[in-house]
Amino acid sequence: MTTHSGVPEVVVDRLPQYLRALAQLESSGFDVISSQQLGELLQVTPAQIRKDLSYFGRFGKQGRGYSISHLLERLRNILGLDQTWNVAVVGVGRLGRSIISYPGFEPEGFRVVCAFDSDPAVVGQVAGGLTVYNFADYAEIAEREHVQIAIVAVPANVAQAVIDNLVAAGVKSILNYAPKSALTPPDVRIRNVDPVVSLQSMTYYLSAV
Amino acid sequence: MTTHSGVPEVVVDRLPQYLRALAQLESSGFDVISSQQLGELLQVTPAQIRKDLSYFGRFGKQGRGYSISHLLERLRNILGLDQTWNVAVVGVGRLGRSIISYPGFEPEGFRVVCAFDSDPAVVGQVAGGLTVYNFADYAEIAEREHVQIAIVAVPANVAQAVIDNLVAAGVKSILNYAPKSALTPPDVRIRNVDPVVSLQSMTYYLSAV
DNA sequence: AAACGATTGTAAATAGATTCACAAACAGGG
DNA sequence: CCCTGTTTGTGAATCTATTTACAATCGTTT
Ligand SMILES: NC(=O)c1ccc[n+]([C@@H]2O[C@H](COP(=O)([O-])OP(=O)(O)OC[C@H]3O[C@@H](n4cnc5c(N)ncnc54)[C@H](O)[C@@H]3O)[C@@H](O)[C@H]2O)c1
Ligand SMILES: NC(=O)c1ccc[n+]([C@@H]2O[C@H](COP(=O)([O-])OP(=O)(O)OC[C@H]3O[C@@H](n4cnc5c(N)ncnc54)[C@H](O)[C@@H]3O)[C@@H](O)[C@H]2O)c1
Repeated sequence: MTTHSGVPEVVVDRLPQYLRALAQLESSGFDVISSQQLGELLQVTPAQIRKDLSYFGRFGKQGRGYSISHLLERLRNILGLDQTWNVAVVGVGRLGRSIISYPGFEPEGFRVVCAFDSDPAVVGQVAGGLTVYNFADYAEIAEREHVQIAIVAVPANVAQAVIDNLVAAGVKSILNYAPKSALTPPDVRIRNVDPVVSLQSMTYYLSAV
Repeated sequence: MTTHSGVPEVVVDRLPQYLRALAQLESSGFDVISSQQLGELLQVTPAQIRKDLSYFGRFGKQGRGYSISHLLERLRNILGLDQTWNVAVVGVGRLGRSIISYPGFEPEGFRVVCAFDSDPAVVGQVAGGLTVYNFADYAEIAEREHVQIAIVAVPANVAQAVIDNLVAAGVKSILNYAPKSALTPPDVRIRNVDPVVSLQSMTYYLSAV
């Protein structure tokens, strides 16, 4: 699928991998890397790395490789990571709370700015420094807080309804933790985080030996 | 990639999606479904569903569709989900604890049977009903407990070392939560659960409008 | 018992992704 | 300043996945 501007989606999905490996290399003191070396590190062919990058420009130097800091800068720019993204968490149960206090988002430019629940016993509580709002007020508050991304952590049986509300309120990117593959319009991008699904495809290879 | 027996990996990765949708349909009281209807539900073409299933056999009836309960049974069998899998959790910090007490694994046949850490302050503690063992004793205890799958929830900087140890101890399937793409031999399957990577590819589409 | 509408399973065609392979470009050394 | 050893960027070739298209089959209706 080439959902946008001619760059295949598989390519975009690999860029964060490159980014992470390069950031690691930079903090280990390396300056330059070849597609060959990066490929070994990530178990990807060098040609694939070069072709992926070629969709966006010419970032390397023949005979040398890529300047790590320069490539990092360009990848961050391409992925839109040279800005901070405001995130709303919907569903402040056990998982929602741990997402709100997960320290891995902020350093990557994702800031959880507000949290929502529908349970009157939870609304008004403070979780991880955030006051929990009523999900009924989502549209208004999300606009005020400039929310661009929603993380869904509600029970599976209400996930579709919650996502429908998010879509109606104009959200274009959703990270869904509920074990439910939800329907969204084509202009809304949804990613599922689901450890059970990952396990279920690995068991195929474990059992079919 | 057709890593095993001629069935493409993309196909195997879609089966758990089918499984989940069918289980949902069954519990809603449906008996039969056509590839057309299932495709609408999952946003997949009917032909893809039929072709995917055809790698494993002929499960449908012309003119009718698929018996949901029969197809569920076959999919569970194909994926190796008609047995219980024993899982070890490595790294009993905040995330490790929440994995141990996550109620979503058991009903799907994944049983967390033991937990490991390297911190002497954590080893010996009880978490979610499990005594935390020293990771140094992994090989011995994992064999005794018949562990088949390991879940890694340690800091990124030790993830590769931990995974090397797991591989040395004979694990063939790893679910990795550490934000690090780790290297494993070709016979060891690893899946990463990484919300940041998911977010980072969605921002491409948000910013590049 | 024949005719009908629905739906599968799959071979062939199309579309898409990856890899190959090499000319062009660069750094370093003689 | 030219030669050597690298490594990029990319068209063309290959490989893989998806979609098309339809004969075969099934239950139902007439
Ligand atoms: N993917 C993962 O890694 C993972 C891990 C754990 C849990 N989960 C899933 O995440 C979801 C939440 O799990 P949990 O353990 O936090 O459950 P939980 O019951 O502790 O929390 C769910 C929260 O959602 C709220 N909620 C319910 N309906 C709502 C609505 N319509 N609008 C807003 N909020 C609503 C509830 O009030 C509750 O606070 C479940 O679907 C669970 O299966 C996924
Ligand atoms: N993918 C996700 O959704 C997600 C969410 C949260 C955290 N994480 C990641 O999961 C990991 C753990 O996060 P956390 O918040 O639980 O951290 P934590 O520090 O609370 O826990 C890490 C645990 O690992 C243990 N450990 C360290 N070295 C070890 C070793 N060599 N062998 C065995 N155990 C060892 C530590 O003693 C500690 O108990 C981190 O890498 C974090 O980035 C991922």
